[in-house]
Amino acid sequence: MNPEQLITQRVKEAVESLYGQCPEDSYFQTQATRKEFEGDITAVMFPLLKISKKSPEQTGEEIGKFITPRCPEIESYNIVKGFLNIKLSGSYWMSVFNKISDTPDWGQQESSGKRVVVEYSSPNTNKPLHLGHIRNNLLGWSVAKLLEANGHNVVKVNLVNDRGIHICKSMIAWEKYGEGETPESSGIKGDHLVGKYYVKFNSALKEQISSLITSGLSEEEAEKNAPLMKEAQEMLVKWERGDKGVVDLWRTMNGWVYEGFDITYNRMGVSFDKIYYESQTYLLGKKLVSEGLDKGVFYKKEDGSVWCDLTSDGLDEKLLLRSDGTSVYMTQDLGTAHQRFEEYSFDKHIYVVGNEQNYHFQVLRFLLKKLGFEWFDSIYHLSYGMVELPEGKMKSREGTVVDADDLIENMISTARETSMALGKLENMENHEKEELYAMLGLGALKYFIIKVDPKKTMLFDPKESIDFNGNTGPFIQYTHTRIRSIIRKALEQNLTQQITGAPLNKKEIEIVKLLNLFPERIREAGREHSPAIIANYAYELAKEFNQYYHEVSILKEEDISVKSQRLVLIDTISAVLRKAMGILGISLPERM
RNA sequence: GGUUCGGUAGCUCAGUUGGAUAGAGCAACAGCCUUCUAAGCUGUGGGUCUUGGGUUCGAAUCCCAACCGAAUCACCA
Repeated sequence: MNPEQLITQRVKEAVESLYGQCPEDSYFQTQATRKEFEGDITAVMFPLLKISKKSPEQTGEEIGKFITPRCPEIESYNIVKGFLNIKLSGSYWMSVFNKISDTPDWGQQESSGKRVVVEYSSPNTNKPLHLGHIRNNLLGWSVAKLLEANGHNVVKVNLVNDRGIHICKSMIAWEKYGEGETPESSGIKGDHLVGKYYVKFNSALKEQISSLITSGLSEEEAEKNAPLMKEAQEMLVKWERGDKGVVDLWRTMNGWVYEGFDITYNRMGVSFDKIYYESQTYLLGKKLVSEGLDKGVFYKKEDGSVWCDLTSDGLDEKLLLRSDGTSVYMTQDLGTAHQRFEEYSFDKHIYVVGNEQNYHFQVLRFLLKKLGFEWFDSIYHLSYGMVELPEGKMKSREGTVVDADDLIENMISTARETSMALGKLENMENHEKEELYAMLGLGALKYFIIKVDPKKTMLFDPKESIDFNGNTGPFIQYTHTRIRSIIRKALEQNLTQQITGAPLNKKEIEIVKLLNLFPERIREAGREHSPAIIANYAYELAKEFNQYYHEVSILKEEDISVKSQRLVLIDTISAVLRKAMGILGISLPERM
């Protein structure tokens, strides 16, 4: 039982006994006592006044007087206004500390037996990953880890958008201007090479359009009639027909992209249990649409296109099949959702997708519901906000996109420079140093992105974000390393780690309280699908440790029983930090 | 215009089921390395929680309205 539950229980007994009533749970409110006041847990008296029919102070006094002698865990109480502050005994906190340090993998929840599918990343194969994808990937990965910490059985999947007009654009440009260039021949990473031709296509197209406009066409007509655009469309038709030349080129170029993506995924430390390709799923869903037509939940317009009327649900009409019978994005997503359910019979399916698709997922739920799938409610859109730069939004046309690979390399070099300026790590092998710089650079990036509430639009200032002081990943990494260093030295000196029952000081009790909150934070973060809660918790704990570190000595402590016990405490902190940072996907170096 | 989301210190962000005097970091200023790692710690200054109503003993938090900002409302994905 946690401290708040304990106090709630006691106050409840007191109310029953003193006032002869047992009101519902909402009357009993507790919270952690604010630092300015004496005590650990505060019971709020206001809701109870109706029952006690007395002043807040008097009620608090009566309840405090009643429970203190009957409850060995309570040391003392005091009342400020309507708040009954209860101080729990040192031995109570000692028992809490004991329980935490005795529990292996503190914070990990019991197996729920539930299966959760997390879809994230979902890149297009016509250009490299950028900052927005980084937020997606980091969020997806850490949400998956978070759900695992909550005891769920998690399947991470990636749905790669590997077909469509945008891919054809890169292919056309490569055929026309590429002169057989490959990643090997050019030394350019595969995804960047393909992205280069995508850009090339767009600039060439722009020229064609503007010359058509000067020759008298309207903008709309010019866009439609530009030869390059027509070629791309023809290529898409050929691809759908299975034209060998086109399909071969498509395979080759996508292969380059995947090689490039693999490097980036690896660098970010994310992976998938299964990868789906739209080229294999884009025809799914048609069957569901025709079933929907039979059931009468969808309808056909005169031109043959199929729609669903969602106006009674406050939405618009939604297209499901084009007049030529081909499918659209929504058709496919209906199909893949159905396929995934058949495959995994998930209890929950989380889609990590940007908030520009909020409407899409709202519609998807309604459609699944209308089709009669009871699991429609199990799909959850984890919607995250855009990442903006100081100059404003990222726009590929204006070249203001922050490339994922560049950004990662930048973070790592900054870590390298900072470390060298601090003059640490002199007796470390070169490859060890490089490994460490990567951990720190990535740690800074990951923490910076994950600590922000996913649904908020966030600002990423490349200059200021690469800061390793204060509320940052490297701060927590550093804190953890400090602890490991002390533990290492303790081992060298053959010191024992043991809870000896030496009285905990005020700071130590603070730390125990915080450690005790960890499981609740994990559950809360799981409910909210928000690793940001874990990130902020880890910072709070690291900060507490740093203060503690400056307040007391550990290895130099003379009282052996105090020393042994402090070692247990900091070892426990380091275990919790490790667990928390594991959820965030941030590695912790042993030395730095 | 409809829908969804956001607005908290100069900047970036926390803020638990509504609770006590709203918190961190950055930036600024002043201290602390002969010490278990100074990527750290301590202190100072900085707020009409966008605005106006309402509910309540009590509102940054819940409700309504307005204002500002974002996304979306394609036979694109």
